[in-house]
Amino acid sequence: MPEIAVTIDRASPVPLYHQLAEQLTAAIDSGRLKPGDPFENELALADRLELSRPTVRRAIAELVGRGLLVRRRGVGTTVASQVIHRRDELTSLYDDMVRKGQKPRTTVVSLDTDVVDAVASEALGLPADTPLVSLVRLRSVDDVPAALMHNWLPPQFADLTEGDLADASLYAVLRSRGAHPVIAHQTIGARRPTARERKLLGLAAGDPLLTMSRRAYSAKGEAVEYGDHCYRYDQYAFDVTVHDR
Amino acid sequence: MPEIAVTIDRASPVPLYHQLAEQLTAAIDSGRLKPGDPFENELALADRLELSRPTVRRAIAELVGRGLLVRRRGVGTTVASQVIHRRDELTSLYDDMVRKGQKPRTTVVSLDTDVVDAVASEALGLPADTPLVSLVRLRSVDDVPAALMHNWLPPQFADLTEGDLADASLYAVLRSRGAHPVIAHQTIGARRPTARERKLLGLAAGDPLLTMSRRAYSAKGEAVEYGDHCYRYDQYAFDVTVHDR
DNA sequence: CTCTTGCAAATGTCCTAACAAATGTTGACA
DNA sequence: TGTCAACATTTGTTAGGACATTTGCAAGAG
Repeated sequence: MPEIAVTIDRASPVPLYHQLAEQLTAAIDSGRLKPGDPFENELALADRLELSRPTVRRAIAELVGRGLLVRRRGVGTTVASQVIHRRDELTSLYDDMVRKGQKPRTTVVSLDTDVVDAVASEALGLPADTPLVSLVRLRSVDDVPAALMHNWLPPQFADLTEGDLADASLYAVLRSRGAHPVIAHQTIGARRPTARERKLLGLAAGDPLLTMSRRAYSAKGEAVEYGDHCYRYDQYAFDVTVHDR
Repeated sequence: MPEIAVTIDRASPVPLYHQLAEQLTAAIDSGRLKPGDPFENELALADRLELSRPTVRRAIAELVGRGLLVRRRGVGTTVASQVIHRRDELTSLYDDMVRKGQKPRTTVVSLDTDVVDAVASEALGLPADTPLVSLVRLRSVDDVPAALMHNWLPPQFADLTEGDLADASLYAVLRSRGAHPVIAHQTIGARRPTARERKLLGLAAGDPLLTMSRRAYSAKGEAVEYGDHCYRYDQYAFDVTVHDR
């Protein structure tokens, strides 16, 4: 049983259990702890690091929740197998491209306030005649158009300018103004493009469109954003990891 | 602030925190606690039920994790809005249709053993020349073709017959034979259909295709299934709920 | 040699206790 | 009247202990 080197900084504002969890995660991700390895038991770990058992347990629970560790009563804790090492998450080809170093460019096609849209209002849980902010952006990668994104925001964002959206992502802007989307419901589908979409995205005749509509909510349950996005089928795909209880 | 009636049975083998969590969940689901309602604070709840604060906290944490409650330091805990009441999950229009009482019909188009497919083998983590089971099914709803599903299974399922697949779902069959998929990685995209797909799904010229490929793994990390599915864009869509941490 | 019992080790549950940090409110003071 | 500091409230973190439950293994009984 390998002893993982862990340094705890009690002066840090980061909770001890989280510091521990982070370093244990790193130990597994880096391969210092391999799948199947027995994990140092709670008591020994608490003793060695001079932490209380609840604190150690909480850190371990965090990793168990993410599927990195498996606990069995009476037996011990072991490092889980590799493929399970991902939590439910949804990423897109776009995220992957950014990670790979390609730099997407986003241009604002239109930004209007006081737009009335019954569907969007309904999605945002607002009266149908609420004046909304309508934002249309085009995203390109290496000068190839990849996505056409139409977003609707509640009226408190009526003072947004194109400049605000030049550099930052929409979510970063929303967050900086106190709107924190914490949950989103997305629907992914496909359809034929409209003539306008075909033109903006540079699609050939018969090319399909990948679509995603999203409703994002704050922790308080207030709708923060409604979006209707179209993607070039050859530029985008969605990756989803699903757990089965 | 409504006092929720809770009865705790200390003689039960069910942990106290779980008993409490269950009853609080029921209170919310049944509507006795409505979204936005302030939630009895931890200390009061612990006092009233004669439980320790950690126990109460653990129960509340369970509901917070499921998105039923929202905690804010210095403010209190409130019942989350209705829309948040769902955990990360991925459903499809198909599931919705079943739930609404429509009954889809699945027919086996082909079932072959000893099929060699490099892509599928790679996805299953097997040598490229492994003889796989290739299964193609067509799913219809009200006699309208909706999905064409191509699945590859590892060789231990070579004795599967069409009869096995007549009534049960593929996952039910896999499970009954000891293969328990617990995690799956899915990729959702769109593309133009091939001539064969167009014919089988009854697509018009220019109709797009919604696609989903899936790799499913057992708890031990062994690949259980690889699937390549095509859906009619007007019959299917994927709903995904994403949390942001 | 096999089965059972008992023990040790590990995680699971539950408690008391204290202090820290964030938030909204209230009241004093300019 | 307006502003800011102190305070009460509530959740967040950490500690330390006691006992329960499960599991694997080894020693002893048959």
